[in-house]
Amino acid sequence: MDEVRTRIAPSPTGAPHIGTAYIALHNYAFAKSRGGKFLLRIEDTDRARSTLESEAQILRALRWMGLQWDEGPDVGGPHGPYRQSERTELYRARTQQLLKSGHAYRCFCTREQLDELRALQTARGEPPGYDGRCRKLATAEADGRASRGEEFVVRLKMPRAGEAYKEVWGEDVDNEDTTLTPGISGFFDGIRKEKVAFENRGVDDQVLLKADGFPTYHLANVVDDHEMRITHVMRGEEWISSTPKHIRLYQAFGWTPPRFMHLPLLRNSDKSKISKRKNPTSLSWFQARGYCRPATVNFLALMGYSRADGRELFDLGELVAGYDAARLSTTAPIFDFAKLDRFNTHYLVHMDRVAFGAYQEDALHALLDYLGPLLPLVQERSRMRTDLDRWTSFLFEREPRYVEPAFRAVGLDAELADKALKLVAKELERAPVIPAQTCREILDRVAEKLLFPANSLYMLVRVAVMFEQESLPLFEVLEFLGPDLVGRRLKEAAAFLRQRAPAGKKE
RNA sequence: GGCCCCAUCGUCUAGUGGUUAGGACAACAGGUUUUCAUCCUGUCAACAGGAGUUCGAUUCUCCUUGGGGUCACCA
Repeated sequence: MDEVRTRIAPSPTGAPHIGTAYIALHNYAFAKSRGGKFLLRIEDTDRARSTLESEAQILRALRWMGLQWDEGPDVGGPHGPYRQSERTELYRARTQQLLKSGHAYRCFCTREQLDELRALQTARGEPPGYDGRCRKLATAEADGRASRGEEFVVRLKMPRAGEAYKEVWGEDVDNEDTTLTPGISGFFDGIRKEKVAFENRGVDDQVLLKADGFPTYHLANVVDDHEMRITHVMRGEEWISSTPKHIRLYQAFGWTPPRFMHLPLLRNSDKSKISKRKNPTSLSWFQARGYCRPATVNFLALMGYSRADGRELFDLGELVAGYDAARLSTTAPIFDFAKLDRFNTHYLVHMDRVAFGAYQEDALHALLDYLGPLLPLVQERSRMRTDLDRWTSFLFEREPRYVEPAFRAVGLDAELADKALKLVAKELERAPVIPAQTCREILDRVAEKLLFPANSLYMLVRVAVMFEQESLPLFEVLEFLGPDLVGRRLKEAAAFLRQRAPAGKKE
């Protein structure tokens, strides 16, 4: 049998995500348990959001997990480059190939036209989706418009409703039925152990090549997985609904698709897909908070997976040794900090002295690294080394520890404070990023509008975010936390005040 | 809303037609520890609902309900 090859393909658009680590862990364990290769590929085709800094952080975080890739941007390999931004020529050539074979076409629709179309469809209660109007364009006309410099994207021709075509179910498993079914496409999911079928009419013509010449995820991912000889794609179940497009692409190229396995998504405690708005998701945060490697790996390995022998405590090597993809579950697990904390306690208490020393050192480095721009502000108010914790502990508090006196000191009655917090939250929501200076302007504006003394509003927000009157400079901290976390704290504070407001005032 | 995925204690899960439905975390109650933590013992706690298949359904089928994902020139 062919060598098993899996990959993790993070997009370097932010902090290393806990979900990436989770998916990576399974890909690694699966490949290694079968004596195969595990690769790392950087999917940086989003020019606007990808950064080298994020890429470096992600690699560092995955290495911290103990994962080692056989091929990747930093270690090289026979199928490189492993950074998609360095493979653009390849995608362009592949796009030409599809254009020539008639599997793809140029689309000259502007964003405005597409927005209009979507608005119209929504208004009419139709499902939104590209209507394929440029599909009818004659090749000669399209070539002409393109050579005249008109901007265009390239779209994949999906089979139309009822149109008969050769169905592809992905790798044939256990003699799965592969008969032709006109109008239906689908794939075999290795975790659900079932065919997942879609009607063609619900799948529109996906963009493959953007106007900037960069490929979309769909194209790059298919081309690279094929070029890099990936045999098994283990990814989040958020990808299930676009898999028919991917299958269609493999088919258009005449390639055999890899085996797909869609892992259940990690969830917030309200069961929504895990997000930084509701949960810490940055691996850097976990390290800085002091979660040790074995606990993190062990706990993550228990999400959606269990061992046949029922053991819950095991290390990465043991996970790999006995890994069985058939034991992956289909239900999405809620990320439970209480259990993670328990695991951390267990590993910390039981590790030997040398390891404990190394852990402390590692965690301190991670903390200092995580603090970054906040560190000088801590230094300004440092009398002792341990003051570090005093000023930064609020960052690692998962639940706010509000106390009434701190709010009372603000000098505003609860009702007004509640109103102010909500207004600030709303204003902040409009800004995708909030530099310190902008924060100040926003707060000043709100204060003026509500006829509040600016200082009172500052203190109110300060306590809402950092719990205490004595704390780091407000605006820098707001910038550091970002709109998601700040918004969350403001709402939590408002809820706290509402709950504490004198009952029976009116109603 | 269309399409798709999912459904066992509060949480993570075992279970693949016959079990007192098992374990772990949390919670609670004890014990060990001069105290605290660790550690140990115990208690509470679940098959979403309804049909069907079957001698027998947590397990198989269908429906309902609930939850989630996805419908971008982001991945």
